[in-house]
Amino acid sequence: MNSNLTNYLRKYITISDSEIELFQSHLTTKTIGKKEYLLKEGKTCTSRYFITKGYFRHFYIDNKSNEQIIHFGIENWWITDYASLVNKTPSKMYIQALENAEYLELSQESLENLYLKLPKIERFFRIIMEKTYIASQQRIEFMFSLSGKQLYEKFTHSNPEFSKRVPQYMLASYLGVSPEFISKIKSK
Amino acid sequence: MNSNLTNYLRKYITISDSEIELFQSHLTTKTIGKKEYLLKEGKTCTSRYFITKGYFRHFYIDNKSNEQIIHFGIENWWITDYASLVNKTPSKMYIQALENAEYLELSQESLENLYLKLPKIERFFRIIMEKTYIASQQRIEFMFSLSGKQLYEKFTHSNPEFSKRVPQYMLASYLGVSPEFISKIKSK
DNA sequence: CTGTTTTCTTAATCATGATTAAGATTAATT
DNA sequence: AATTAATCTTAATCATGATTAAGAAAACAG
Repeated sequence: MNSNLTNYLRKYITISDSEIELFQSHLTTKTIGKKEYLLKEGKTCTSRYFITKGYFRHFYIDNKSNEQIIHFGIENWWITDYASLVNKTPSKMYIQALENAEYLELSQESLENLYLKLPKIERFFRIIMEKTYIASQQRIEFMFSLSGKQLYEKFTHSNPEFSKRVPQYMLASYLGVSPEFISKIKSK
Repeated sequence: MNSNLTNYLRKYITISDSEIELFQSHLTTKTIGKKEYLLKEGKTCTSRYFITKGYFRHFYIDNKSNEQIIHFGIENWWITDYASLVNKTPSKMYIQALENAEYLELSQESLENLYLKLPKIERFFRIIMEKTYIASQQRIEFMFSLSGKQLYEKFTHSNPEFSKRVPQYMLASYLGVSPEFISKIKSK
């Protein structure tokens, strides 16, 4: 029984050990090598992934052929392409491991069965979606209100360790600024 | 029984007439005048609002004292400040009617009771949150990939009637460009 | 430890769109 | 209809940060 996942579930819902085991039985533990992909453009995403080790980037290729990072996936977070997963349509996204990583896979098919057997899991994901949406809204607010420099400083101050672990040009992509501009900020 | 709401519920879940009536009994029909507020900064948001007539803007005052619009609320959509509602913290947001409007109010307290009586409502809001999050992500993608001009054109082509109904300077705020820039685009 | 790939830096030039400051139109109120 | 308030336009100037083009430094692989 994965204790990180247990703690994570119990942060949001009341759930017994045996119910956690039922949940756990719908998950598959997997590993993936650095630079390998969980998802590539054109493939329909059919699972959610709970990251237990390592980190990922979630990006798409924009109209100028840049890799635009829209999220980083880190330990004890879910990562998936909701647009493809929910609408069952081919993804425009890539999800790539940036280190050798471990994760738990929860297929949408399993989850739909689980919702019927254990309705409190529906509550759990309702709450997770609310939190995820709130974070997304806050990101939009930051994008509107902060300059590139302020975005960079906010991110590095809020995530000091992660900022050291990720290449600067990927941080630039996530923040929507050029890598050269990050260099300029740092040298100032 | 509000038929728009009925159709909206049945788009996402299977629900009987009597269950819809139970849901309906947790809602209060209200009206509000043009320029009046559903929510103001500093107040904790305690309800979700389903708009049945008119439209709203959802904005905050940014660090430069601009009113930054983050959403418009239109007929047959929910509007609320999830950050304040979910975390039960004072809001930084304003929600204001832009026309005389009608809406159904669902208090968070009622909803929590309803989740227990009718668990499929939890499913309904889980699905609504997924859809809402996907829209939010897509907005972030557009903000990254499109120029101000492209954002304006995409919005006006996707929402031709609404674009005529809303003042241009509010559209500018929502798109994150200056009102003068919209004038420039149109005159070109 | 040596060559190769990946990442980061510096600096010059350029573009998008903000800001400022009027003035013009349109809409709402008396 | 007259007045006031709200909204939109135009044009000049300015700033942020992109782009381009090297080269430098780290990290990685053989």
